[in-house]
Amino acid sequence: MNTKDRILDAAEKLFADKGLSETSMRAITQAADVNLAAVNYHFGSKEALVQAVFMRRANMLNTERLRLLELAQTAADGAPDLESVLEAYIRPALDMSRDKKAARYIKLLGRAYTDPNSHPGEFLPQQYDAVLEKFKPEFARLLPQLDKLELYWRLHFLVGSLVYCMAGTDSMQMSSLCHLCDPNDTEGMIGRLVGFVAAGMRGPSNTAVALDIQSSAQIVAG
Amino acid sequence: MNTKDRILDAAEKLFADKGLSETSMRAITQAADVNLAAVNYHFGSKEALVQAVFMRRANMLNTERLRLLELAQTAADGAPDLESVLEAYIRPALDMSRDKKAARYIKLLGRAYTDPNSHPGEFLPQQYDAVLEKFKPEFARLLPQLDKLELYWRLHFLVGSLVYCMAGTDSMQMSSLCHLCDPNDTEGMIGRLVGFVAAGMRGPSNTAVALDIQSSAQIVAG
DNA sequence: AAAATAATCAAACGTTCGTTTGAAACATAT
DNA sequence: ATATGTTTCAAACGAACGTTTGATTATTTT
Repeated sequence: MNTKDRILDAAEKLFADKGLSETSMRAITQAADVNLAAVNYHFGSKEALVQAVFMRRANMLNTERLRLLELAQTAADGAPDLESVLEAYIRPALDMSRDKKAARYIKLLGRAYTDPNSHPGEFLPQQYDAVLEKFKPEFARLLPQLDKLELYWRLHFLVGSLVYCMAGTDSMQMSSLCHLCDPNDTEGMIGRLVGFVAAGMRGPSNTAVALDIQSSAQIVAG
Repeated sequence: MNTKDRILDAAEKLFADKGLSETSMRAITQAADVNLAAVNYHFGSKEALVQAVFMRRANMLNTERLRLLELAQTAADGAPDLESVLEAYIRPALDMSRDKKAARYIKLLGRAYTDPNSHPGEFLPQQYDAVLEKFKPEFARLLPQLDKLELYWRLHFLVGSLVYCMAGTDSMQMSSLCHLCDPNDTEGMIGRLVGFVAAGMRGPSNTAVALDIQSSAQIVAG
């Protein structure tokens, strides 16, 4: 295996496990069993290496999502049901967790959504938005009762729970909930997440908030 | 305002904006307008400061959650509906976003769920689990058709979408979805999230996955 | 007022960081 | 085989990091 790929693998693993800033060039090159200067020689800088780590697998996830979407569309004569569309979006991300190496990218990507330091340029968001754009028409067709605003909020919530699952074991094992839930049961996780989100998206629009309380903000701020 | 609080405020803001490792002692003390040595004098170390930042507001959020839960319980003669219980869990976190200073803690906490480096000891998880334990009986009562495993998975999904909203503006503005959604519309966000999650939790149990496809894992790994 | 405790300060400590250097080793092409 | 380009290597660079020091200034106690 060549130097470039060994560096990418080591960096991907360390970035996912420890974080970007917490991973030093020395740790990377030592794990990859290459010389310290190799990163700067092959990639230019640490920041460029971060980009390269993301770029390497960025296409995989999104092309697989689009493949599954098309597959669902043709299988249902252009009108797939909500569960199939959701699965096309969700499955590739969680399926990649099975492959040991790809799993690290998923973890890293899940983290990148909430970590402001993980954003490697502006290319990735554009790419992921482009995919979501292809899914929007299907959601609009399947959920005509939702106005755009309501739909977009629910897509945020979908992304939220998915990202949480992608970031994975760490965050979930932090909670006692995990004593029962097995984060390695990918198929179960996909099925349950698809079911949950499908029900959430089909739910009634704009339900009024029930609790009549003094604003928590003031209490909490005081 | 005394030195200790000025440091806590500055650290909280910088931690939330830039991250833990990316925030230096010099940046903190400069923002707080105190001497560099003040952090070590008052807190002992940077790590101890991180803990102090979390500890300062950890109680607020959870006591407010329990207050709203009890409020919902008494208002409904011990049998609040699902929306009220969910609101009791969700509202305090998002309400705190209104207070400028507390908002930074929420952002920080949202990040801590996915960032392995943000975990400040083992105290916080215990505390947050303790709160969730008080909510579990209500969920079990309101959703008797769900077995424990299914319920816990759905609680994970709830936490996922909530944490995503808490981590806030950064992650959501990364997406084009945000052109319509206003992350500052706290009340709208609470209402929509409660509605979404309520529908998701009430959904049918263990829906089978629909797409009959070749495993994405292999394709993606290849 | 004197003594004692607490807090602030400028300066420096030793480490680790990302990056650069120039020579050595390797590969390829003529 | 010689020349050319590519990759690896040990060593060092300056900068930034968290922390410590010891003197100086405030505050409290007696």
